[in-house]
Amino acid sequence: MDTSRLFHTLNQKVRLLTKELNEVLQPFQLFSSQWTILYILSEKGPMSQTEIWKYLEVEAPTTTRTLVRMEASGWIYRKPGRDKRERIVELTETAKEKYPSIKKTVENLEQRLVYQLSDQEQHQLQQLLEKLEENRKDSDSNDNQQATNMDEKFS
Amino acid sequence: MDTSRLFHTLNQKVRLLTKELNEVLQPFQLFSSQWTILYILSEKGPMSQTEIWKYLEVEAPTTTRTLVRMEASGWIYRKPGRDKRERIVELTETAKEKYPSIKKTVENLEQRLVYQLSDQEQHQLQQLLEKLEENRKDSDSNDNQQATNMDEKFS
DNA sequence: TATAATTATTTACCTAGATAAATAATATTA
DNA sequence: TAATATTATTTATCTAGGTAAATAATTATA
Repeated sequence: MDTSRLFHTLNQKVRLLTKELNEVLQPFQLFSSQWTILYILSEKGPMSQTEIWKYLEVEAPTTTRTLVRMEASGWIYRKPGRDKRERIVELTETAKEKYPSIKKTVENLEQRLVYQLSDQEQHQLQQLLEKLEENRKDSDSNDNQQATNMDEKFS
Repeated sequence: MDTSRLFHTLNQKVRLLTKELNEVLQPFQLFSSQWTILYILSEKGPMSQTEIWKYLEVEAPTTTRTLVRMEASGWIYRKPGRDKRERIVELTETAKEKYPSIKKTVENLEQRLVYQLSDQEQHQLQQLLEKLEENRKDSDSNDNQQATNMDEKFS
């Protein structure tokens, strides 16, 4: 199996998908990563910043910056949390109003992108992707030969 | 099928893979996108800049910048092409010397990442990924229903 | 052949990922 | 309680993707 081709394809696809997502979001003055945050806040309600970046599996500074932009453009606001450290992120009223139509647009795009995949194939793809890289942070890098069988670590 | 979850997973996986790639490349003072260029120049020989970005399916300015960095750090040099416009990119001697050991390192990483996938599953994943979004640039965006079957375009 | 269009590359400037380190607040512990 | 560690967020600074527009060279065309 040509593994490097597989990773090449993975990268290319994600780049193209992000590009198209940005295109359909442009009329709403939104960018892909901002959409992601809009989405989870809509689905899950207000969250602290830490909850957001942990959920999205990105780093904290990345999230901070995106939130600053979204606050400046009126999508979210940040109110004090339980601590003086914590900040809770909540959607503005206009964000909540705009959400349904944006969601429809994104769903349309996603349907177009998976157009050629049957429902079963989509499930397959999901599962195969989830099987990638689940052996995390063990013998800290460097020794490239992972001789140990780590099957028992995978759920 | 939860399509948004599928795209979420796709994005997360690619981010994690890139992160790990950067980690194993760090000892060589290389970054992921630089590795990609090093790889194709090693496999395919000298290429013009346009050939590079078309092959990688990224935009020209992205490639320009990465090449500038790689030239500064001694991985490549750029010599005149057939035109006074064109520039041909070629690996330096030190790059060629270092390549085999870097390649081994990356291959080890890739094997670790696909560890849980059988050969057949890797093929499946490759094919499913390729089925994503192959309906390109037709009736210029907006009308989301792509009725035409375009199977014959895929090799 | 002068003008217009195209091609190859670059520059300027966005968003978005990362790491390292700073700050401020809170929690732990000696 | 004072000192230390942890937590939440931010700031600074990288790489890497994108678009729009500039530049210079070449090709096509009126």
